[in-house]
Amino acid sequence: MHKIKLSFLCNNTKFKKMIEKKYHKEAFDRIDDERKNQILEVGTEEFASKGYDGANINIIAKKAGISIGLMYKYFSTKEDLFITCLKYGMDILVKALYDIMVSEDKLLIKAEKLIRTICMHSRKHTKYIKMYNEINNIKNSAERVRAIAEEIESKRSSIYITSIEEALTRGDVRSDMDAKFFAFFLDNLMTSLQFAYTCDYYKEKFRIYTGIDVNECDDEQIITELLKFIESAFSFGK
Amino acid sequence: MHKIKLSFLCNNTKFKKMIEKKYHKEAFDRIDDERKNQILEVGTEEFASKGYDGANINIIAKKAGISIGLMYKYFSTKEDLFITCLKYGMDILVKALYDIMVSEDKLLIKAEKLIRTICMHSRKHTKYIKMYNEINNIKNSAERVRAIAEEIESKRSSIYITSIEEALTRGDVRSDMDAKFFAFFLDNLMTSLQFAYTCDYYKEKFRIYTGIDVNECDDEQIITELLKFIESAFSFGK
Amino acid sequence: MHKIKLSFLCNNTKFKKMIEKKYHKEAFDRIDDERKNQILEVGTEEFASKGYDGANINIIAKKAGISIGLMYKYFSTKEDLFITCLKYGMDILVKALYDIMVSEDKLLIKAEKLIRTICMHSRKHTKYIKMYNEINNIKNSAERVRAIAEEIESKRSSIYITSIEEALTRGDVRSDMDAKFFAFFLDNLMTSLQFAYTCDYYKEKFRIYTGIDVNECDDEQIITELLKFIESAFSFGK
Amino acid sequence: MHKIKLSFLCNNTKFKKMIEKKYHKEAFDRIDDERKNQILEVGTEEFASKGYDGANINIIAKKAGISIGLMYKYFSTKEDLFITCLKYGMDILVKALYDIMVSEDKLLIKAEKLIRTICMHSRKHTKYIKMYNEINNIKNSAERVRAIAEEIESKRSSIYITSIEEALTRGDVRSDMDAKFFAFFLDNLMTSLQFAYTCDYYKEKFRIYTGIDVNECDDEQIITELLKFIESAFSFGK
DNA sequence: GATGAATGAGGTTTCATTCAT
DNA sequence: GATGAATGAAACCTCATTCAT
Repeated sequence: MHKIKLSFLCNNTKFKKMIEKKYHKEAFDRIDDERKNQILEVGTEEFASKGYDGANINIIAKKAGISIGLMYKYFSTKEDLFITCLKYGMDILVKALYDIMVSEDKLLIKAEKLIRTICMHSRKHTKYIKMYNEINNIKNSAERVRAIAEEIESKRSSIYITSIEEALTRGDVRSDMDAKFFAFFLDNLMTSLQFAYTCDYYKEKFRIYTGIDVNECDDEQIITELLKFIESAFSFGK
Repeated sequence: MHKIKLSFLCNNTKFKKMIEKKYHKEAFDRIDDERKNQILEVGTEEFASKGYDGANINIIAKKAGISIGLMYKYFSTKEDLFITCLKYGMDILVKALYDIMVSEDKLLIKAEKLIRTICMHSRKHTKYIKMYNEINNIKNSAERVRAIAEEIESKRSSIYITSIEEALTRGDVRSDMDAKFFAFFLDNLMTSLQFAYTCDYYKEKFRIYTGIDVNECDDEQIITELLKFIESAFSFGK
Repeated sequence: MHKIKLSFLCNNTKFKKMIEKKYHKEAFDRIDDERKNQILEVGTEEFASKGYDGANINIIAKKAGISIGLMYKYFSTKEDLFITCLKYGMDILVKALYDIMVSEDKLLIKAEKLIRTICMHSRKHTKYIKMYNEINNIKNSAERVRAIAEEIESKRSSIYITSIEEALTRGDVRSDMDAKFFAFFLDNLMTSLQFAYTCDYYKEKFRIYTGIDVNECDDEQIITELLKFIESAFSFGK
Repeated sequence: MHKIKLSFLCNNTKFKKMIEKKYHKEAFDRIDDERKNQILEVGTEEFASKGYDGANINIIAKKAGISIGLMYKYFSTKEDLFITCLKYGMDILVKALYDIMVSEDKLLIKAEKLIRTICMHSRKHTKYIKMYNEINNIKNSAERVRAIAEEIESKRSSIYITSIEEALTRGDVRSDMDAKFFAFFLDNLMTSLQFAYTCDYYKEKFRIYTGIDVNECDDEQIITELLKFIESAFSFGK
């Protein structure tokens, strides 16, 4: 049943149209996927490595092989390009998460898969996570920030919350759990781990706490310890 | 015993000199505390509200009532001012945390006090947290980032780790716990909560997950749920 | 007799070909009047509201319902489009003036009709006047400016000069009058009035001098006073 | 008595403070007159020759011998520099007009002096007049346009209106004259003449009407004819 | 110690014009 | 005839930092 709920979330095009605003112009819809991805990949790379303010649109355009004028035919502002790159990167992870959480596994099995996926994805797609960490640099109206957060976070939160609610129904987790809050805390841990894998400062912070350099370690210990933490939190007194 | 360990950490001046680099010039040491605080408060305010790149040193100097020339007598670069402000703000919270963790309470009692303190502090000192969230905007050598992280994170991590290690020795928490990792996860939750209380995007994210607007809620539910989560994680199978 | 002179001016096609240069390409001649007018009306609207430099040809093309490529099939440059719009708008007024001045009325009767027409036309066709006020923004060779002025001003000047010369012959006005100069001054007053009716700054200037807001007044006082001024100038010591 | 009225207008500093807004920053007040004038002269030259949009602030700064950064310490925007240049140029003419109109001469004597001064000034200070002709290029709020018009036009209008009112009191001009309207028409003629002397298009227009090239003629005929026109307008039926 | 005038590189964004289809 | 994607030069404005006084 939850499968239906979640698949609705990800596939139903009506729903998509309702909540997804576009942060690019019509012209961007018309170009072929190769160029589209090229622009988003290059953009992500620049934003991730130099930060929102440090990134230079002219350089992004050049590296993407298009003129700056054309870039502005696709995106009205630097911020719009940034948000589009961000959504693009986030969607890739969400798809992976969705596949895990929609399975018939028990929540703790899902949790392990989740952590493994987060680790792998963070190593493979460093730049998407770095970009996510740049998100606070959108200084704009409260309204704008709200809309963007809605778009980026609603899918991931639905996936988490739905899975926990299901586990509650099944009796797989402690019964006094508030699914929403636990989903939030779970996400906090996952997100923090992602940053520990990708962002220089948080990498260093992780080393200071654990003594481990994520660039040179294998992931098993990290997975084990985090799983232990989450497992306890979910199962206490059950 | 742990009291000695931690107090060593916070008071021993030799130790301080060893790890604490200065990010300000000599001249800054010589001025009186009032002006010193004025500069750091104003700087923090600007960095917090406009972000690292958006903040303007000339404006900070003006608001602090000193000339820009003098500002550069105190700090060599914008980054140095930023880091000094950051350390100043972080120290204020660390002191509060220290007082809690150095007590004779059991870990779970400490945890509750900790969360309450985090909540209160986040509401009261929004700008210090916002600044912390700007830390990724320091684009500098790996070496520099390492040194800064060391200064900012080592105190807080020591406080967490020492407390958990103590609890382990006393048998107050589950025995298969790795103190360092658990400290890291604990910090992740605390830090995420701080951001949820202060940074626009994370506020919104919190609302999306929990349905609660931190600007208008009372803290008890949040404290209860987070405590439940942490308590389980610490106590599982004990 | 003067009717012949003026009608020659307006209708003789040989004459037209002699002095009227085209500022559009052949292709523009071949399209139907509806599209032709649509382009010129939209262009005028844009130039009038945003100024010469502020107007955007791409937007004009879009609003006129044609592609930018086609626009450049019709006009070689932005300047050519501007001039063509300008001539189009000026012709509309000239036709009205011609009908008045070609009549058998005495000069002072004509003058009153003239002023009334100017007022009505300015209110109705604001954008044509605004465009005329943009004419200085054509920065081009002296030769080009000369040619354009010739096209725009020669008709109106002929109408004025011919009428005054006729009145001189008839003895309807003071005999020491130099028809050309008086025509020039008359035009200055008419043109200034047109600007006072249409251009923001000149509207304001009119208000500062007279205390009257042209947007909210009726025209009779203005007509009366200007007529008084012109009448005296024409009739002194006759 | 009118002398008092007008001198009040020009010299009273309280009055000045009331109506004169500043369009430059404090820093501009502090620099010495030589640099101040250098900037305004160079700025005027650029705006006059290339138009408001065509003028390039970086070039103005370079030609004035200061850095672009410093330019922006003096003026917040291009528009502010433009307006300051404009006021500077207009003040020069107003001073000359003031000296004429404040004299004890009869209005017609003043009129002649006025025209002569306009001619001389237009030849000598072409760029100030050209700038004035660029004034419509200020595309800004209605409020802003209103304030600027007030500053630029109020002095000149007061001078004209006061003089005409005086002449009315003395019985030097026709009694059915509305001083304000006549001042407006008088200014229209003067302004049109200024443009005919300075702006390419209006020079050409003058040539088309009168056959005279202002670059190569002596002024007497122009002065005579215009004086005749104005004299009649003032004196009719007196 | 204290000032603040001065610098100038650099980035976002616009828009007239071209040309392949 | 008609399209509209593509170009890229150029301009306004900001701000970290220096240095003469």
